Amino acid sequence: MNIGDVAERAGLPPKTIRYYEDIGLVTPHRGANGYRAFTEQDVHKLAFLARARTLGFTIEDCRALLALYEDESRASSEVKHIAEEHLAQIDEKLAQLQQMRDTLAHLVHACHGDDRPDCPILSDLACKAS
Amino acid sequence: MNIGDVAERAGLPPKTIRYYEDIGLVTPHRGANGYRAFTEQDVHKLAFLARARTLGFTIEDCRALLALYEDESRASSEVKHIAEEHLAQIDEKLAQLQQMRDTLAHLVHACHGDDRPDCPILSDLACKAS
DNA sequence: ATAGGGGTTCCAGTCACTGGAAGGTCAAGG
DNA sequence: CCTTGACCTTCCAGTGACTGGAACCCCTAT
Repeated sequence: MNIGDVAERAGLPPKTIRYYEDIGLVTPHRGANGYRAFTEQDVHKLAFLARARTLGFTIEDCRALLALYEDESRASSEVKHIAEEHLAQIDEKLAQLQQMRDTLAHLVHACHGDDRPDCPILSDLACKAS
Repeated sequence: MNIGDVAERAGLPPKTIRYYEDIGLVTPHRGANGYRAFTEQDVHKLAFLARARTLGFTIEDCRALLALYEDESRASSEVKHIAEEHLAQIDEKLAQLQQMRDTLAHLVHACHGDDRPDCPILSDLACKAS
């Protein structure tokens, strides 16, 4: 299968698939014309990657998960460990983002947003800054 | 004032301050020895930037906010507009992250995480992928 | 023969820094 | 006066995960 069809089926742009080959996540064979020739297994792997990426795993996480996926004798605890670490990072990021959101929402709410120059948002940025 | 002291007072690493000069956010004068010589105003601007960045504004947002901050005849609506757009982006990101978190938490919960190889996390990655 | 829609490589850019090397400057201590 | 160490300078390269574009090749249909 050519890269375009694979891209459609795996839900990844061709550029990204080439990039994944560059960094060794997939290793499709080549046809006589130099085109990449993907197997069903390759497509499956790429779709696996696409799914893992939408869940926010880093490329290196993906590499590890893929290795575990292909290791029939893996321990599920290894997978769980990676996922838990990732979950903890997401939670941390969520908390930070929520904090930012609250502060910003408060400021936006306080700003009347008209033609006059006085603005609580700028005041906050300047005052908290000093 | 030298860059080290400014860094401390503004809460930004020296490297970052040099970078901000590179991209034209601040333009400190230079002493006879070639060192950057920061004024109180520079420090204030840098602290303003630091605060805006912790609120997640992009550098380009910061540039615009700084320009508005220095424009005595600005309309607060302009500031509010930038902040509202940013808030909307944060909300979108929060929703995505929350969605990711829920899915991942569910999977982590479902995985027994022992020595056996069967793992709902990998199953999900593979199945949703097919 | 040609036109189009694939495919290929390689280089550069994104964002906001950050690390490191190589070298100049300054203040304090011996 | 010399040295030491902390500070400053510039410049180059790397981060993560792609993405855009140029220049070129290949395949199919008309």
